[in-house]
Amino acid sequence: MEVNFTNEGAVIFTDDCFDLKNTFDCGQCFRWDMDADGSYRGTVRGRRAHILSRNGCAVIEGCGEEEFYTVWKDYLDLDSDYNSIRMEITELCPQLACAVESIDGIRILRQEPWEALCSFIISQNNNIPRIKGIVSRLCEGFGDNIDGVFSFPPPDRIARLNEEDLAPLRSGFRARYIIDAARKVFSGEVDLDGMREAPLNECRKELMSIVGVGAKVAECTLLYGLHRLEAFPIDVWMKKALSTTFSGITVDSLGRYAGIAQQYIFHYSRLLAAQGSDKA
DNA sequence: GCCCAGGTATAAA
DNA sequence: TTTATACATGGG
Repeated sequence: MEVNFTNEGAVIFTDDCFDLKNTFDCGQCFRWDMDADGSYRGTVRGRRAHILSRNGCAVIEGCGEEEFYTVWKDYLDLDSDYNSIRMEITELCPQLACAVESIDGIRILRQEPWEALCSFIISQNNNIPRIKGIVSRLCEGFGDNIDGVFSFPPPDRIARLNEEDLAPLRSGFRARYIIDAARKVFSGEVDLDGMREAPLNECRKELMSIVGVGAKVAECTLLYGLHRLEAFPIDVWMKKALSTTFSGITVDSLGRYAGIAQQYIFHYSRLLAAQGSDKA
């Protein structure tokens, strides 16, 4: 990974495994939007950013060294070598080669745990445009406004609210789930920070004590919010894709990068489904 | 209008 | 333990 800082203040780094669309539009995050020119604007940790792709490099506009090293290097997980990870997944499970090759440049972002938990509660039985709308209204309604940039509202702030207060979000039946999650996180009953190290099964159990958090939301929280890349070895929802497309693969065979493998499997199964419907 | 959204709680088999 | 339904909303 090479990083350069131009005199415009923009940061440029090269990495042959960072595709903006595949990373920001794969359904792992909900506060990034594509511009007409293919660049992405997003809000991370109360900070706006504009990232574009140029000559095989990613450019973070107006980002200086300090900001890069304190925020973006971590958030974009730039210390991880995703090409090695792809290779390891393929070696562990050669049947997945086609899935791994079906999409490139996905990085698993290091989102904040509470934001991930809350976002994936909202995501259930919902579509991405609408999820983004609800998250956006949540931030604008209850986050801090710092020079026009809205932070993601912390759990203690949501914990004090009731369902009626969240009505403007138009989040439907999920409002009570959001409030229950906020109260359990605020009280410490659910210890998100502790989940960086705790055994996965304990984390799962704790997360699923929240009303409206099932297996899927728990795994998404662990993978995207706590960067537990070994999460998602679940039979629960991957079972379908695995049995229809990859018969014989056991979840254990996916190894310590099960969560990332799951991304490839998901993308590939959607790709096959789309091709199937084209023919029909 | 109608179907669906990378789900979950709840009530029956 | 598995299988069916409702759930609030709004995008396509």
